[in-house]
Parts: sequence; structure tokens; C-alpha cells
Amino acid sequence: MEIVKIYECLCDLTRLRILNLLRTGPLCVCHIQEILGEPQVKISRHLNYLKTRDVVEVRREANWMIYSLPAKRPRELDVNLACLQDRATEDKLIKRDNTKLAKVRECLSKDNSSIAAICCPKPIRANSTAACDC
Amino acid sequence: MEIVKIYECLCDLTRLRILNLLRTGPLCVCHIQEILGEPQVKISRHLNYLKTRDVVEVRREANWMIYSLPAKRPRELDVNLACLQDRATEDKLIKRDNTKLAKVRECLSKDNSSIAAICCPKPIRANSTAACDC
DNA sequence: TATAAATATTCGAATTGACGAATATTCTTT
DNA sequence: AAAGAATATTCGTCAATTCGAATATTTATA
Repeated sequence: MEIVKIYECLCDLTRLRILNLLRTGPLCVCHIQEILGEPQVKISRHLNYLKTRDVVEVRREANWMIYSLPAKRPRELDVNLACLQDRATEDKLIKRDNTKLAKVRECLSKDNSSIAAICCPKPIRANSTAACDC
Repeated sequence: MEIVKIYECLCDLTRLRILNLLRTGPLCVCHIQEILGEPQVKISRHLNYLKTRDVVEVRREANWMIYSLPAKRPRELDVNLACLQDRATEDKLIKRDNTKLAKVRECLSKDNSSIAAICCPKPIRANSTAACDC
């Protein structure tokens, strides 16, 4: 039964937090990492966990891996992400993630280039004009 | 975060099946066991797992332990049990469980005595008048 | 009080999951 | 081609889960 795999994805706090971020749209690993404040290995391992269970999708864009929720997804996922959003009012951690996320999103929206071009917290190219300072 | 514990309860097929049964009301262990067709140890262990996480409640009635969903339960649980019900259309196992469950429920409803009195598939007292032959 | 029924617990083995440290891979830029 | 940045993978370890077999516990009946 496929449904169990969905719940396996949800039963870890780090994965829940990642999914909460992706709920609002695609993100690259470094932004996820920055918002959650967790080490890179940990993020990468959990993203892989989600990917192998088809709960997230990835595409490469230059140096960056952009993760997102699949367009067509099981109702269980949507429903629980909605629940999570409700919890955001009471849950400090989720609330904090959402605040940080909002800042990143705002920064991303200012720029009309690709996500990757303004992806990293600190731009890798010193002379890059696309990079914002989020 | 409490919510993770709920998903831990949902991420095992046997536990999902048990919760699907309890969705329609209290049941004793032997009925759960009979409907799922799984060994007693397995059922008991999973019921204990659910109980220690406050996802089910128990009361004793004579020889029988009656399990039920708590009256006040997190939205995540209700929402996912609703999803499960939707799945019943496509999922063979859940569908089969529901069919068996319906028979047990029908049998239980015929009798106006307590659940325990007509609990077991095979009545333990040969001269019991309360026992039905479900 | 002895037996039996319903359910729980213990034991040992196998599997899975999580983690950090270190290393590898892939792509970009110089 | 070399260096660097973003991300993934491997390795070793530790904790948690799962399972069946066997045994223990609780309650009811004879």
C-alpha cells in the first residue's frame, strides 16, 4: 500500500519542516538549509528520503538542485500540509521557519531571473549583478 | 512536536487498518484480530503502540479489552482517517476489512447487551444465550 | 481452587532509521 | 586544466521498530 510511504515521510520533524517550506513553492537546498539551520548532510539525506518516495521532485539548475512538490500529489499530502499550516499559529518552530521563509521568498520575488541565479545566501560570484543580499 | 507521534502511528499498515476499524466505533481485541487475520501478538503490540501515544483508549470489560478512538482527538487523525475511507474504494485490503467489519457490526447491533457479552467469534460459554454466531 | 479464555509482555533476531565526519560528485568559473 | 561552490554519498555507530515464539497476567467459570 502506497499510503504508508507518505506517512513515513511525515513522521520526522525535519522532513515535516522541509515539506512545510516546499508547500509555498520550489526551493534550492541551500535555502532550505539556511532556513532550517540544520547541517547540510542532514538536509540532503532527508531530501533523498522524500525523493525516493516520490513526495518531492528535483531538477538541476546549474550548481543548484531545486526541490519541489510534484504537481500531482496524493490527497494525504495536501491535507496534512494544510494541517501543518494551521499548526503554524501555535508551533514556534514552524512559525520561525515561516518567518525566515517569507524573507527568502520576498528576496526571490524581487529578482526576475531564475531561482538559481539568486539562490545562495552569499553569492558565489563577487561580480554577480543578479545576487541579492538575503 | 506532538504531531510527529501521530504520523508515527499512521506509518504502519497494520496500525492503519486497526484505526480504520476503530473509526466506526469501539472494538475488542479479538474482533480486530479476527477481521485483520493477523496473529494476536502483532495486534496487541500495535494496540499498545497506539495507546502509549494516546491515539487510542482502552477500557476493560470482563475478559475483554475494548479499544476505541478518544472522543477528543487531533485534527490530523480525523483528517487522515477520512482519507483512508476514501481509499477504501480502491484499496483491496481496506475494502476487505470493511466488509468483514460490517458483518461484525451488524452482529453486534442485533444484540442489546454489552459488547463484551457477544464479543468473541466463538462464545466462551456453551450455554450463553447472549452469544451470536458471527 | 483449578482450568480456560482473552490479552499482554518478554526475548532474541533482523531491519530500518538517524546522525556526523569525511569524502566524492557535478557543475561553474577562471 | 585547476579551483571552488553546491550537493550527494559512504562509513560507522546507535537507537528504534518489527516480528514470531514462548510465557505471563487477568478475569470468569466450573
